[in-house]
Amino acid sequence: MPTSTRRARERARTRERIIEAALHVLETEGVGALTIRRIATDVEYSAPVVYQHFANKDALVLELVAHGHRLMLTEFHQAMQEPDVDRRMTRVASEYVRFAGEHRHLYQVMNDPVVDADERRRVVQPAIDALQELITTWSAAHDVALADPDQACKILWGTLHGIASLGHLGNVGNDRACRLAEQALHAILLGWRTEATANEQSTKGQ
Amino acid sequence: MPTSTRRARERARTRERIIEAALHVLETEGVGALTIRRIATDVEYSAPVVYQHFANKDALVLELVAHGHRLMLTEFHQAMQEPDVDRRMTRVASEYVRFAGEHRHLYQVMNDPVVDADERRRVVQPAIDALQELITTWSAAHDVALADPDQACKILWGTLHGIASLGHLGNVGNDRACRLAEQALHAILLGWRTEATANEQSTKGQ
DNA sequence: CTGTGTTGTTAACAACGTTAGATTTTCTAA
DNA sequence: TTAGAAAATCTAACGTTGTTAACAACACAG
Repeated sequence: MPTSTRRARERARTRERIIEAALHVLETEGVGALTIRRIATDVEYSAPVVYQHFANKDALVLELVAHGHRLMLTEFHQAMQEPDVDRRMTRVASEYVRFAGEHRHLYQVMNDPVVDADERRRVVQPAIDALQELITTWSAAHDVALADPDQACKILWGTLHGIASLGHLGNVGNDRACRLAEQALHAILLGWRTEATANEQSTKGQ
Repeated sequence: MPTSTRRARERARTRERIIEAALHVLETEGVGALTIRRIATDVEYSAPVVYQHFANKDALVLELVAHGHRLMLTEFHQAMQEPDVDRRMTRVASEYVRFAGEHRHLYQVMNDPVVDADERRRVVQPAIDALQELITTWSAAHDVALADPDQACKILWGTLHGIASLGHLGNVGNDRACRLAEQALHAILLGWRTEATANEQSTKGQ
């Protein structure tokens, strides 16, 4: 039955084309233009064929979200090339905000509260893990014992998202937002370092 | 013409009732349930009367956003009672995240990118100004010369929003998010202080 | 009491997500 | 090669959304 495998391949290909079309519409015209009929006509099908590949619109959108996070993660890996730990952190922070600015609408749906919380946590996890690991090596490099590394990661992640949102909400331009992220990161890391040395001093003193 | 003033009063009252109803639906059932027809039936009118008071749904939603920010500002003023500057900052940070958790859906639409950027900036400004002033008195109290106070304000605002979103996106519980916000704030302020003292040392040294 | 606005309702429009049924196309098997 | 099964696809429709037009009911001024 070689025909069935070909059919499966074609099926998968159409599914992929739908995702690509949806992604293109989203990125170029925003979430408001992302409708089932629009996507279908873009791939030269009628609307119902979309439902042969996705249970509903939310499922398709979730795929876009997952794609977005994979994309962001590759850009992270790019920034991870930097050998110096501090510069690496700075670049990741800057890269996060730059990504949010470059893919405005994609980033928006990536952090839209309407997509299921569990599903979103699932697709974000790899990026979170990358940041977590980066923080660990940073703290090791500077002899900083973080009280709660997981908490530190959440703080950094939240901060980056918040400053990226600042750019999104139109309060500030994107390159400006990148610099803000770097500044924020710098301040937080400096704060953690001084706190650590203060603890060290006090334990040495007793 | 006393009748015309009474009519105007009644008109204003219905407008207010519409806003109240919309707010109630939003807070109790989320943004998905916020439809014109639902609001209209809740105030015992037919749908089109809403359009006698608001140009369209966006205008009504904008009113909710403005209301939300006024509400948040009053909670800020509550927290501002605290005499100690550092504790005041901590309380404001915690209060911000607490508000976001207590009024999930309202906060969500308050920071929804679909509402017009200019309009949103307008309604957020008072709260931003309050934070700006708080930062100024803090920096004065600690002899910390912020390089760019406006930038510092944006960083703090963004950080708070980001960590509040963390709670929103289901990554973390709300009370946990409050503590995260306090930790983040603490780290940033500590970072700024040590940076300032470092600058002071270097200028003294030369 | 009679006309004149204001206020409200009903009915409808286009667009949305989504489903059912019919139809065409594609493959299998005799 | 062709009859029947299966898969793929389309058209048509449903219910809901925001929004508008046309009309009815009411309050008020002369």
